[in-house]
Amino acid sequence: MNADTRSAETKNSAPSVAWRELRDALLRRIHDKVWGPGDPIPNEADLAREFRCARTTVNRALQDLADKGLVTRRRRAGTHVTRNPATRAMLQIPILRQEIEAAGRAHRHVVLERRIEPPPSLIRFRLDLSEGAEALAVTALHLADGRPYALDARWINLQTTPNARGAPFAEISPNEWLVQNAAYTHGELAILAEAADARVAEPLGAAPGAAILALERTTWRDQGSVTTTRISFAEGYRITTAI
Amino acid sequence: MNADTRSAETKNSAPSVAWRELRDALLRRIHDKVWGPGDPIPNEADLAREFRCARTTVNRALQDLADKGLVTRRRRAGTHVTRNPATRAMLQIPILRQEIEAAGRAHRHVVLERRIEPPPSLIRFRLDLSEGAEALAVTALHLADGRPYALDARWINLQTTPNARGAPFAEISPNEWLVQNAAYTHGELAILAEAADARVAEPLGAAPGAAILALERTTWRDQGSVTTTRISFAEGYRITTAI
DNA sequence: CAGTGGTCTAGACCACGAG
DNA sequence: TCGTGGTCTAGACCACTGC
Repeated sequence: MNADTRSAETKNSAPSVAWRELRDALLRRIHDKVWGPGDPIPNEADLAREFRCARTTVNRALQDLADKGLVTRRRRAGTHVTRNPATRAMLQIPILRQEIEAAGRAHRHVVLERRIEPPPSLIRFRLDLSEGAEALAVTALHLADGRPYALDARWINLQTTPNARGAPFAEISPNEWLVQNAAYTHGELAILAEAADARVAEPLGAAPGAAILALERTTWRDQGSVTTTRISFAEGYRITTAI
Repeated sequence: MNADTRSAETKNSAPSVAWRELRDALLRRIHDKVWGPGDPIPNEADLAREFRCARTTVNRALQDLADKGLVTRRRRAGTHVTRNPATRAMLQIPILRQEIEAAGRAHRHVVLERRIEPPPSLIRFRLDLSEGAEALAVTALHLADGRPYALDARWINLQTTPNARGAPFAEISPNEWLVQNAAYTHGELAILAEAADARVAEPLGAAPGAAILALERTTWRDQGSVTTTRISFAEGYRITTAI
């Protein structure tokens, strides 16, 4: 991108990075319906000529728009403005201790239960365990400034993570211990609302039947399952993010 | 990246793209604790020499790991393995019609309420409206195969989106109309659990007090607010994603 | 101040897939 | 089949920031 174009873009408080300026310029054309929904966008070579920059720079700008779902790119077919772009939000789910401390509150956790036994069939299925295999069940309550914050009810696969057997969960929460000692390669995450039953309501200090936000997460290291957990948050908890 | 390295990487079913192969190779070293939590990673130039590829390729691989939160990069300080990586999940929230139809179900929506009036102070604050300014309130129920799916209770800023006044919401849902006619530049998203009150429970066919998953979203076009909405889903709804 | 990552370029080859 | 985006390279300049 040449100097003239750059300064012109910079006037509009655009970041002084060519590919971002270009992305914002293209974005403006989409917003202003210069290129309407479903319309094709000029190819990279043409845009590079128009904006007097390298094709690589155009590629980077368009890739960014494609990552955000605003344009759709296919070889040979070219780039088109997406008709009904979905909202995309990046959720960041830190370990509970860091989330609490980042809010300026004191974190503490208490292990409510810890036993080794064959898990119920639902958990056995989730962890892909053979019948009769034992797993480690740990339930921990996390507190912020002494008040219940979240309940972590978890099963750990002892075949893939045998070290969990002797892990000092009284000192380091299962949530944090696993992040540090059992990195995963992939997994699944679900967000849901549940009516608090006694096992959840009591430790969280909520009324039975209260609406509780919960996260279910199952993680895998290559072919073997690591852990499956359900984190139930205290009433009023919200997950928020910028979009 | 030279041919020898590439074929060696490809054996492990790695994608046949140099920067992905490199990323996976680096990731393997992190998982295997060759570079432990907090440790520094060699600089880009050194890695480029070791893997016999251009520094640009190394940069791309490391950028990807940084985007995923697995490494932290700072000029001069270099690249380090993140100590407690947060889980990052990309949520994709399509318009309700597409979400329902993608599940192979028939979509229909019904407008339950539509009026223009000064909004309550909470909404007025969210939309940054002056006192006494009017806004458009629309409530629509979305159905999948005839069964309640989600309730969209929304306020639209008529100053920034005057066209909404005459929009044919009976034919195209407010959810979809806004995506097509009022693109936003930024906004906020919240995920929460709510106990269903009568206004939500009745149309959704849920028992009063049932635990309901809800999304709150407020969007802006440059400096002006566009709309704020709360989408309450039928009981049992889950947001799921791969991590 | 000096080393690191961030960015940009010009050119090249190639995989994909729409026509 | 052949235009398009995807990727890679070698080299360069620069912004940032820890030392």
